[in-house]
Parts: sequence; structure tokens; C-alpha cells
Amino acid sequence: MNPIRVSVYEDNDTLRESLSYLIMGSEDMELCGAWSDCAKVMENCTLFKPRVILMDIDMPGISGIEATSMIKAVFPEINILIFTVFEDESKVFDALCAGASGYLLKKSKSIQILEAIVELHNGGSPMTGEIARKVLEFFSRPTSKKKNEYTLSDREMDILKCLVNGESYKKIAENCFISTSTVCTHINSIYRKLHVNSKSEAVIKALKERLVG
Amino acid sequence: MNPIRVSVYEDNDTLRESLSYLIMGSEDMELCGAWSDCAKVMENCTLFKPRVILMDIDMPGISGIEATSMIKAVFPEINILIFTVFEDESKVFDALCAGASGYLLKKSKSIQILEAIVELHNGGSPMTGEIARKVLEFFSRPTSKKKNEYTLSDREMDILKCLVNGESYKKIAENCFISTSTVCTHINSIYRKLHVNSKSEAVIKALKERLVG
DNA sequence: ATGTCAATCAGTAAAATTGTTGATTTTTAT
DNA sequence: ATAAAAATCAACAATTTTACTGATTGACAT
Repeated sequence: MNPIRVSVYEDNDTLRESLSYLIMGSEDMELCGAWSDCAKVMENCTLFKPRVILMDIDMPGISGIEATSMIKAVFPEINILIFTVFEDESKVFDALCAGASGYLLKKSKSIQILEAIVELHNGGSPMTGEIARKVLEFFSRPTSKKKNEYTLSDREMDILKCLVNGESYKKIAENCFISTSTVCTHINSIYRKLHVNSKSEAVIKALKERLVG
Repeated sequence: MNPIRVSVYEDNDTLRESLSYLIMGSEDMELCGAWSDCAKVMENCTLFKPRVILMDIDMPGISGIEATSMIKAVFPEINILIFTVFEDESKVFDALCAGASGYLLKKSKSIQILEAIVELHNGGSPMTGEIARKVLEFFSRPTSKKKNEYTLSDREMDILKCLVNGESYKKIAENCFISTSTVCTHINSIYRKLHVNSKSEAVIKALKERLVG
């Protein structure tokens, strides 16, 4: 079994060295570079061909999340493990959307880091239970919000669904068997309740907050 | 510390009994019911007030996923741990969308089951690395499309971004320092390339296919 | 050099959307 | 019984969006 080629990006010198020694000390892994910023990240990937990258988020210059996007666009086969102190939802999502395959907090123990690298390389996605919960909430949260936050009536929900189908007033009137005036009235109520002022804004809000299925 | 009240739904008699003994044997937990189907699931939750439910998917009558939806709608505070042989993507997503907070495979070891229950109760979301990977792929997959599928020009992308910000022609004209006529021309090109016929449709397509960040 | 193409800009008229006011009927809550 | 909320309809003015026509620029191949 060939050792897993691992690169590290971490701007804290002490931590970067600790990680480097940790990886070098493992029989299953091989360190192929450790950098304090992502300035030459694409070049490095081309030259050193890592299979796994340990990536800090907060670094001078290019952030770890930006770097993740860049790397995955060109080297989709490289698995990127985010290694950070941030545990707020937006950072987690940004990182995962950028293409990271794992998310580890810096408070993790050495053995956990090594296990995570191996798991990542084997096609798994290591993350702590708390991070996983945040990710899962993404799926179930909309359902809870969906309910009553804006207290749209049944009919208004019907109309809103038509709106996110891209229908015009006329089409909605036909589909719902009402006059365009009534459509206008309902849509006005929707705007008022959603605090928006145009069809597009209503559609955007409905889609982003998953008000409709 | 009070023991964690756990219920079990599993139609295989042998397995259900094993799980029951496993939970009863743990000092941190208390078994409050084990059933072979979900016929009386709501009633049971009301009477026995479990904090965690171990839920099989494939059962006669109501499926574990349907039961999960029903339970979460009324008892959102109950944490549900799916326990199944299925590892296909659709089942995983259905379960998570229904509100499950963890997903365990039946090949798991006893100690992992107990750990998962504790982690779930502490606000984590236990799942295997493979399951986590499936979940994460949900986030990064759409990004690949993002590129050039519709060959929008740079300027057209600018305008499209304005559109999904909910801006009117006038606002776009101001922001981009062009006349509203020009905005109109660009938007026409966008419609042609995206095969749509209105602002809303363009916004919907841009959001659903993640054409903009 | 010349023609083609894509991207950019603009003006006008037609069509769709939005604001506003006002009214009737049905359902729901008190 | 009465009040409040929801759904329906109408009409007019104001604004926004869309269609259509035409022009300029720069890149690029012939």
C-alpha cells in the first residue's frame, strides 16, 4: 500500500510544524509540502500531487475556502480536509460548497487528525458530530420554517407556488380559475407578508427560504 | 444525570430484542418501549416520552421515514436515529429531510450504537463516513454546472447577479452605470441564452441551477 | 481591407406588473 | 351575534418589463 500523499496549508508556524511532524511520523502517510499561505497552491498541487490536503481557513491572502474552490475546479480528485477553529454555520457551508470533503476542528486530538486523513482517503467524510448536526439541520430546518413564519393563507401559498413556477398573472389566473385582479390582490398580500416589492423578490425569498416545495 | 429514555422500532424480533437488551444493559440509558411496527408511534411517544428513538426504515405498515416525519412534526425535541441496512442516497436524503438526526447502518457494532445514542442526545449527529460523504456531495455537485453551460458573457453575468438580488431595471442601470435600455438588451440576451421569457423565470433558473454565487 | 460575429449601447411602443381604492361573500374566532 | 380574517372581483393610474429596430465597437478570420 502506497502512503497517502498529504499537503498542509496553515499560517501558524508552530501548528504547521506540529502537523508536518505528525504526518511524517505516520507510516501510512507521506508529507508532500507544508505552506503558510495559498499563494502558490495550484502550482504546488501540480508539482507535488497530494491526495489529501489539510487546509486552514483563515490565512493571509487567499482564504482556505477560496483555495478549496480553485483546487477542486482543476483537481477534483484531491480530497480536502478543512482544519479550523471556526464552527459557525456559514463557514461550514461555504467550505462544503467549495468542495471540501471533511471538516475538523483544531481542538481535535492528533490521533483523530490521522484517522480523519485515512477516512477521507478511503472515500469517507470525517467530521465531528456537532458539524454533522449543522449540516443535517440544513435539510430539516426548511420544513420547520416552511410552516407559518409569514402566515400565508392556503390560497396565497397556491399563488406563491405558481410564482416560483415562473407563471405570469394571466397564467396564474387561468390555472387557479380566478380573475387577474384577484391574482393581483393575492400577490399584493404575499408581498406585504413577505416584505418584498416585486415578483422576482418574492420568488427569490420563496426559493431561498424554501417556503415552497 | 438522568438516563436517556430510548424507544426502539424494529420489525425483526431477534434484532429488536438484542437492541433492547443492549440499551437496558447500559447505565446511561433506559428502555421505554420496543415495537415491531409504527402503528401506534404517536401514542407511544405521548405516553412514554422517549428522548431518542432507534428507527428501522423497512417495516410493515408505516415506514420508518414516514414515522420520522410524523414524530418530528409533533415532537421536534425527540432525536431520531435511523438504523437500517439501506445505504443508497435516496433513502439517506429522505430520512434526513424527514428530520432524522443520525443515520447508522445495521452492520455497526454494539458499542457504536450506544455511542451514537449518547452523541445524538448531546446534540451531535452520528453517521458513518460513507453516509457523510453522500450528504456532502449534495453540496458540491451542483457547482460543476456553474461554469459555461449557457455561455453568458461577463456583462450578462453581472446583470444576472443583479437580477437574483431582486433589482429592477432602473436599479441595475444605476449599479452598472448603463441606461435602462441597455439593461433591457442584456436581459434579452440572457433570456435567449437561458431559454426563458421573463425576469422571474431567469431568476428561478439562475437560483435552481446555481448559475450565480 | 473587408465581412462577420458577438458584445455593447440606445429609443420607442406594446405588454405586464404594481399601487390604490373599494366592495361582496365566506369562514373563523370570540 | 359580532368582529376579524380570507377570498373573490373591479377599475384606474403609475411604473416596470419586454419586443422590436437600429447603431457602434472590437475581435477575428479570409
